[in-house]
Amino acid sequence: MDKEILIKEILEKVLNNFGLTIQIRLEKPANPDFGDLSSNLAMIAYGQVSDKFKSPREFATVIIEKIKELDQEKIFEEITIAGPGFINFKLNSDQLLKTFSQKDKSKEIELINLGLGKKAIVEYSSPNIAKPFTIGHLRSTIIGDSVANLLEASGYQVFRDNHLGDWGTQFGKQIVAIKRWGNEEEIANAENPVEKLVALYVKFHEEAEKDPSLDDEARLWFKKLEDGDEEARALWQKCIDWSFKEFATIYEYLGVKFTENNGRGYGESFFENMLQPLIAELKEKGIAQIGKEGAILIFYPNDQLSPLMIAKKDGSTLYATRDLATDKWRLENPRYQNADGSAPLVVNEVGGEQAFYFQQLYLAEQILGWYKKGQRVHVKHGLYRFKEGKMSTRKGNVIWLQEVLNKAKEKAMAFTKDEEIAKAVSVAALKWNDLKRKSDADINFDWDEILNLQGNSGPYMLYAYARAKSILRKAAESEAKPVENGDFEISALEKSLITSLDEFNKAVARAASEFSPHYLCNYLFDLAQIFNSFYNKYPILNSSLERQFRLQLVEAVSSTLAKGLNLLGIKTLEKM
RNA sequence: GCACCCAUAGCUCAGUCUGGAUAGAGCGUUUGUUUGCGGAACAAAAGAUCGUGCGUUCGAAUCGCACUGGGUGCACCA
Repeated sequence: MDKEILIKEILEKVLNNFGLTIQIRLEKPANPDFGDLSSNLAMIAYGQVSDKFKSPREFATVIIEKIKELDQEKIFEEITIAGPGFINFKLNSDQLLKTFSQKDKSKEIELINLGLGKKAIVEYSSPNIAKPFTIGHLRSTIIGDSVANLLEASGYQVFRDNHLGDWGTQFGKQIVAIKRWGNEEEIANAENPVEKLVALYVKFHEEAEKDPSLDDEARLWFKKLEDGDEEARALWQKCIDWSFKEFATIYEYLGVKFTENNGRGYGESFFENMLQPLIAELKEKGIAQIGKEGAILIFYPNDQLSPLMIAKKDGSTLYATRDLATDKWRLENPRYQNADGSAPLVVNEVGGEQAFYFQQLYLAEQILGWYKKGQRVHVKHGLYRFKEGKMSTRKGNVIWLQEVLNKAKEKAMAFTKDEEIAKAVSVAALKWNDLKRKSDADINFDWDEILNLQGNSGPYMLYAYARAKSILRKAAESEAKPVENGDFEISALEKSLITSLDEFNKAVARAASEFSPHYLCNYLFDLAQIFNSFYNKYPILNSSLERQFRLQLVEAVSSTLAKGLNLLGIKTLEKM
C-alpha cells in the first residue's frame, strides 16, 4: 500500500503537469504478462487532451517519459504501453524487496478510516420467538456479524443489536394454538420446546384455512397481550424463555455476539410503551392519518410510496410501529449519538423481500427529520429456496439450523478425529458459503454446496492458513542456517504475492463501504490461491538464499489471512 | 396492473458502481504432480453467441431504451 501511494503521487504530479485531475486507479492485471500494476488513465484522460495528442497511446508515451523523470527512487524497472493505451508497470525487484521488508504496519489502520470514529448500529439475526431458527436466519446472522466487524475495522464505533421478533400478531396465533391443542407441561419438558411450538403454529394455519374465525381469535389474543392481560403475558413470557435457550446455544456455536441489552439485543417488546405516544405524535404532526377503514397510516407526499400502516383498526400495532419507535429511541439515546449530537448510522440486515417496506420506513424517518439520507441502510439478503419453492414456517417446510450444523460437522469428521476442529471447519464452511457471494440473490438450497469443503470454501481458507502456520512453527524450531550472501531473483509468483498482500486494505475498505463482505472473500480466496501455488512450487525452509525472504512472505500471508478471516467472523485454526 | 431484484461455462458464482487487453473462479469431467516444509493442495485440458434486440462509444458482460424469462413486494403478517 505504501508503495502504491508513492506511485499514485508520481502519477498525480504528471497529470498536474497537463492540468488534469482524474481519479487514478491502479490495478493488478489478471495476466502477469501485463506487468505488476497497470493503469488505464491515459485512455480515460485522453478525452480532455485530444487536441494535443493524436491517440491515447501517444499521450501514454508522453506520460511514461514524465514518470521516468520523476521516478528518482527507481521504483519501476520497466514501463510499457499496451493495447489501446494501457500503461503497464513492472516493478523493480530490489525496490520491491526493500519496501516489503520495511513495511510500516502502523500506517495500515488509518488508511481505511471511513468511519472517523462515528457510531453505527448494526442490527442482525433478529429471529422470531417461537419460530424455528433456520438457515434463513443464519444468513442474517453471518452477514450482519461480518458487516459489523468490517465497519469496526474501518473506524466506526459499532453497536451490535438483535431485534428479536418477540411481539406481534403471531403471538395471538401462538397463544390460541397452545390453548386449543397444546400442553404447556409437555412443551416445557420437551427436548426442543421450540419444535413443539412450531408444530402448533403450523397446525394453527392449517386449521385457520378451514375456519377463518381463528384469525379473529388470534387478533383478539394479541390485543389482550398488548392490553396487559395476565394469562396472555404469562404464556408469551414462556415462549420467550423457551426460545431464548435455543438462540443462546446457536450463537455460542457460531461465535456470534451482540453488545446491546446485555448481549440479548432489544426485542420489539422493549419498545411497547413507546408505541402509543409515538402514534399520537405522528397524528399530531399530521404525518399519520386515519384511513378509510379506520386504520392509521402514514401517507407520503405526492403518493411517491403507498401508505405505511402503523396501527390497525382495532388499535393494535404493527412491525412498522415498533421499528419507528426503535429508531426514535436510538436517535434520542446518548449512547448512540455522535459527539456532535448527530444520528448514528443504522444498518438493518434483513431479507430482500422487505426492501419496499424499508423504503417506506426510511422515507418516513426522513420526513420526520430523524435520519438523513444514507444514515439508514438496508443490507438485503436473498432467500434460501428449495427447487420446489420458498421455505415457509407456516407450511412447516423448513430446514432447521441444528440439522445443518450437525450434518456439516459430520462431513468434516471425515478429515479429522478431533471434534472441536471438525466443528470449527464446518462452521467456517457454512459462513464462507454465505459470505462469498453477493448477498442479494436467492440461494438454491443444496446440501453439497452448503457443506462444500473444497475449492472456494471455508476449509480451503483455513487450510492455507494452517499450512502457513505450520511452516512458521517449523522455522522457529529449527536453527536457521547462516544466511549466505548473494542476490536472488524474485519469481513472478512471489511478486504477485507481494502485490496481492498490498491490496488487503483496499478490499476491506470496499467491503465495508458497500456493506458487502463478499469483496473481502474474493480477495482472500485469490490470495490463498496464489499462496498455495507458491507453496507448492518453491521450497521455503530448505531454500538457502531466499529462506528469510520467503518466511517473511509466509508470515505476511498468514497474518493477512488471519485478519481477513477474523473480519468475516471465521475462527482460524493453527492446526487442522 | 404497478414497483424493485435477478439472467455470464453442464452446475454454483465473481466481474457491472468507475466501459478497455485473450470474460475469471469453484464444483463436475479428463490428464498429470508423493521422500521439497500438510494432497482439505498444486499443474494442465475440454467447456461461454455474457437472456434477446436496438442504441451510445474508437471500444459494451459493464451505460441507455425496448422485449423475454425467473424471483420478490404492493392496507390491517413480519
